[in-house]
Amino acid sequence: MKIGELAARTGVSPRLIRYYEQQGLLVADRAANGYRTYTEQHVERVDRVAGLVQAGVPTRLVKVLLDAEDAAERKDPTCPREVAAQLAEELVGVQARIDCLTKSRDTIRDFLVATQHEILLQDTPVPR
Amino acid sequence: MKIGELAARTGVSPRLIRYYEQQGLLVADRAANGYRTYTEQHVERVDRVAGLVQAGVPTRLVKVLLDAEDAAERKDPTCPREVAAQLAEELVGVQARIDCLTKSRDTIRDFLVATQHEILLQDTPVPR
DNA sequence: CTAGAGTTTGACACTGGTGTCAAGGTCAAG
DNA sequence: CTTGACCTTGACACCAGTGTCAAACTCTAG
Repeated sequence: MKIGELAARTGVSPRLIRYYEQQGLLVADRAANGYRTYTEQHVERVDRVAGLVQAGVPTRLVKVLLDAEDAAERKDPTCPREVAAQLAEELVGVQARIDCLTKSRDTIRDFLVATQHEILLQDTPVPR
Repeated sequence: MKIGELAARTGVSPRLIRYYEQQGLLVADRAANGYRTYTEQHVERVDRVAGLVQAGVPTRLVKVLLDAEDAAERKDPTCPREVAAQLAEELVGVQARIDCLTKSRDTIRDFLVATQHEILLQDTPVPR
């Protein structure tokens, strides 16, 4: 599939897809035209990247995270201690974000319930 | 307490504290000097704000979220339907971030375990 | 063959969150 | 009273993530 379709399916603009690639977060191969071509896998990847970026993870780290995921997938337990340490460190940052967001989520949810607007909640995955 | 101390206790630079105030995320009253003065409550508040911003929530929304929290705290169930709708919408964004971050967290954790670096995990709250 | 839609690269611009610096006020210690 | 640490505001600057636009190319449909 070409970049337009990928963009449509992920909701991420072509511009950004190219940007992510430029940052080394994505690898696309090229058709004879020079057009980038993508597979199904790329859809997931782009979603993932965009999600992380949206969640405040700088692209530089997104790369580290996803590289780790890839390595895990490939059953490639090659991991120099130094990289592991970096990951561990990033992990605490990620956890902190999760905690903070979770707290907000819960408060919002409680608040909506308290103000009798639970109806608006049907799309979020039930309190725990 | 003055801004310096607040900064020291939250790890957020004075510059940013002022910035947050300017964005309406914080309210500080002033001593006769003109110096901003803060209470214990502000420490928590600043932590919260910084956490959310770090987690990719734009200040404009942080305001909405925290205002809701405040309202909830004050047992002030005054909530025009429109605001509630906005909150509900923001809620799905927050949840999306949480999901994405959680997935990353888990993968990193699994990866570290798989590569025999569990030792580095002692500071994260145990895999569920 | 032509038109129109989609692609490529590259440039410019904007926004939001931050850092840093400058010029001047406040205050406590010596 | 002077000095040094801390505060005030305001400006300038930077980076990352995005949008948008332009010029040129490719392809498909008519």
